[in-house]
Amino acid sequence: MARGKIQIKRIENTTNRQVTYSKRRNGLFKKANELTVLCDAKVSIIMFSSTGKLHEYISPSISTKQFFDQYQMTVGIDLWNSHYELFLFSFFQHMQENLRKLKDVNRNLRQEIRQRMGDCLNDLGIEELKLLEEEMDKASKVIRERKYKMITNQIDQHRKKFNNEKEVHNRLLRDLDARAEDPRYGLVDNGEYESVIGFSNLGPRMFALSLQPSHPNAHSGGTAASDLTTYPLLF
Amino acid sequence: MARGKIQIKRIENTTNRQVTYSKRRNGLFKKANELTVLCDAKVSIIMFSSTGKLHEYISPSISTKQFFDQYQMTVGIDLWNSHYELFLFSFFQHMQENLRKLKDVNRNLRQEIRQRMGDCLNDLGIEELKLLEEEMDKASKVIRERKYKMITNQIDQHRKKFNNEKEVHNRLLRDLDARAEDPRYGLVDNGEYESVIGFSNLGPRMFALSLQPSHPNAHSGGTAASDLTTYPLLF
DNA sequence: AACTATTTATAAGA
DNA sequence: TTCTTATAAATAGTT
Repeated sequence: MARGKIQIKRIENTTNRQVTYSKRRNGLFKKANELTVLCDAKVSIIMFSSTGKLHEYISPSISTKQFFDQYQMTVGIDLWNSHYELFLFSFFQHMQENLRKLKDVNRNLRQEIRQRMGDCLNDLGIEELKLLEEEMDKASKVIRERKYKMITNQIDQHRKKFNNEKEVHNRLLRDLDARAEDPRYGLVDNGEYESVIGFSNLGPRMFALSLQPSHPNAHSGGTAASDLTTYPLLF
Repeated sequence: MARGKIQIKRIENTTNRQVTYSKRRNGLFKKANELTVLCDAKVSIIMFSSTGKLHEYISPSISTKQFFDQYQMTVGIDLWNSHYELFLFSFFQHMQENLRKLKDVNRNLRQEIRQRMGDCLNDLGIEELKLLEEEMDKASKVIRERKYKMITNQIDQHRKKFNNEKEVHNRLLRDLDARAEDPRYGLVDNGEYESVIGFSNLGPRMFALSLQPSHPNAHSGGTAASDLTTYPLLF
């Protein structure tokens, strides 16, 4: 990487190879140490040169004790007795057994979901099918009720919002009327004012509603006001 | 090493630390791989991030087991040195990670089943409810169809069986008629014979059907013949 | 080992 | 996460 680019392939010259090994090994260990410090990581590097020489690096932060502490925390067994290997072995087996069981359970759960989605019904007898059908119907009912409840709530909210806006609008109108009758302000045609305000208050809002991308049919007829109240029904 | 020099000390910002860990890990592994190729070396790197995540590199030319065998041969019998521990530790973490993930998946699957049974619907938004409802309806339909198909099959089977029995019965009757008319046998009242055979052929079978423990209502009225044909409908 | 022209890695920002 | 890029760091070839 200096004085010329090199191909990443085995260096045939033995001397060169060993020199490079030595240089790059230092580089690697330096990087490993930086990583340890910068990122609070634990790194272990073991390497053998082509001549079989061993070199290793290990983060100062990790120790034998830490490893066994963690193990102890997990299994709650004193590792520092003469049977630690046996314990390790049984612990691993225990873990693997757990993994296997969990996978089994998962498979069964997936199967059940598939059946509840109408797949893989071949395995079911007629009694099981009957039971499943009943459960599905019961659940469907609950889900439908829940949906309708949510929809009703949304309708209520929208209606309240609308009434609120209407009230604000009316108040504004009254204010304007008052001003128009106030001799300190110039004489203005009330009707015109009203129509302009009405448009700017309701028009854009209606437009925004009708533009909601997931409800392209939300604006299919009716007045602006009725659109506002029926809109939630289209969810 | 870029856009400004940094101090080699723990990066306090968690996000930065993790980004740096990821980048430098890649760098380290790349260097390790180059070293492997250039110098015909064997390198093993095991590292844990500050969050305990495991990453490892091992030269393609060697398996983990070979590597540790070689390591063992080189350093002697002491398997419980830091690197072997680190290796075991990493194995642990792998397993624990797997267990954790499986448990997560498990929880999600159970949650989904509960929702499909009409429980725990509070977490769902209205769109999700709609989707679920649609799926449920679709699945219900499939399940119902499957059920009806099974019922129809059973009816067919029973009907075939019944017709078969009837034929056997009739053949027996014919045989008896033939015998009765055969002068080698004594003269017997045909009608009486018929009724006895009819009873012993059909009666016990009907009784057996009515006794099937899982279908206590299967025999609630009707003649024996009509019972036989309508029976599957009561599943 | 030391040197240094170059390549490579990467910190910060997008 | 991925890309970009200015800059720091690593290093190939040489002494």
